[in-house]
Order: sequence, then structure tokens, then C-alpha cells
Amino acid sequence: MINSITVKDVKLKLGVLCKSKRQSYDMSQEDLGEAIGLSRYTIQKFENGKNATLDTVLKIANHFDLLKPLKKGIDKIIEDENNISLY
Amino acid sequence: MINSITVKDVKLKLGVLCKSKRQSYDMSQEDLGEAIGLSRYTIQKFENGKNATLDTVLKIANHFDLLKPLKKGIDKIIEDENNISLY
DNA sequence: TATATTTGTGTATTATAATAAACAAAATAT
DNA sequence: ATATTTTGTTTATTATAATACACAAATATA
Repeated sequence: MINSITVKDVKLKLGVLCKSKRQSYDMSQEDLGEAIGLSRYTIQKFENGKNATLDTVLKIANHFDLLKPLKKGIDKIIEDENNISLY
Repeated sequence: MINSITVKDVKLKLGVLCKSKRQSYDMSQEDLGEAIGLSRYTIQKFENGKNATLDTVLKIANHFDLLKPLKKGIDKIIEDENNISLY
């Protein structure tokens, strides 16, 4: 597969999503950082695809109400794993 | 909402998912760490809900072929954001 | 255009995730 | 039951994410 998705791709995509969500809330990087107790620089780096901690990512996701969708995604993967042997 | 999902909940759930996936592949924590260039201790901590880096999480996800589903989830969120104004 | 705001980038410092090694406790296998 | 493997936990060290500045570049606003 020459067109497989990479870790780097996902990090970049997460950054873009953060930026998009943030702008839809009319917040600056400063605003977002302040709202969730992170520095603007941490937001800045994350939005540009740099590495971050899970806490940082989940705090951001939480602020944009994405924790429940994420949980559902995880649950779906767990379900898939349990049901694969039934076919 | 007294029953809202927390950052900690998601970290725990991700750890459980990692353990479940790993066991379905018949791998020890050592095996998994070795396979993706991480120490056993890093796997150990992640599976028990401790904080980790995005790189660590995505390397694990990648090893279990969860990067594409994750990408799709992100894309769905982006789509939802773009379409919300149409209703 | 000028002003204000936001974003990108740099440097130094601090906090903490990741590593490595060892050992005990649990779980599995023989 | 014993041996083997796996997991949980500790300590010390290293790598790096996060912070706090400052300042220039880019965007948006008046």
C-alpha cells in the first residue's frame, strides 16, 4: 500500500481539526490555552502537527465536546474486536 | 450532567483497549514495545491509564491498524462541523 | 494607512514522559 | 509443585513536552 496513513499524517490532521474547531468558537490560541489551562505555545505546537501529550489532546477535545464521540469510537473498536470471531 | 465523561476516563479506556488488542495478538507488553520501538514501561503505564505522548498512542494505534479508523473519525468530525449550518 | 490582534518563531527553564535496570508478585505453562 | 513468563513497581537518568518570556511577521480592524 503506497498510500497508507502515517502517525505524522494524523498529528497534522488533529492540529488542523483543533484550529478549525477553535476558529468556529471564535477563539484565539491564547483564548483556548487560557480556557483549559495550557500555554498558547502548547496550542500553537499542537495545531502545527508537533508531538504533544495525551492530556493536552484530550483537554482540547473535551473543550470542544469531542470526548463523548471519541469514547464511542473506542467502544466501537472494542465491539468490532469482540464480534470478529462470529463471522 | 452528573455523568459526563472525563479525560481520565478516556485515558483509562484507551489503556484497556491497548491491552485488549495486544492480547488478541498474543503479545506481551515487552513484545509490543519492541515491535514499535518503545520500552515495556511506556506500554505498561499507558495501559494503566497514565499520561503518554501522542506519538506513543499513535504508534500503538498504527500497530493495531487503527490509524485509518481514527482518520475517518476525525474526518467525520470535520464534516459535521461544516454541515451543521445547513440544518 | 495606521493600530490592534493574532500567529509564528526563538531562547531558556521547568515539568514530566520515556528509558534502563532490577526485583517481587501474578499468572501460565510444564 | 516447579519452572517460566508476564506483569507491576521502584529508582535513577535522559529526552522532550510544557511554560514563560520576548519579538517579528502576518491578519484583521478602525
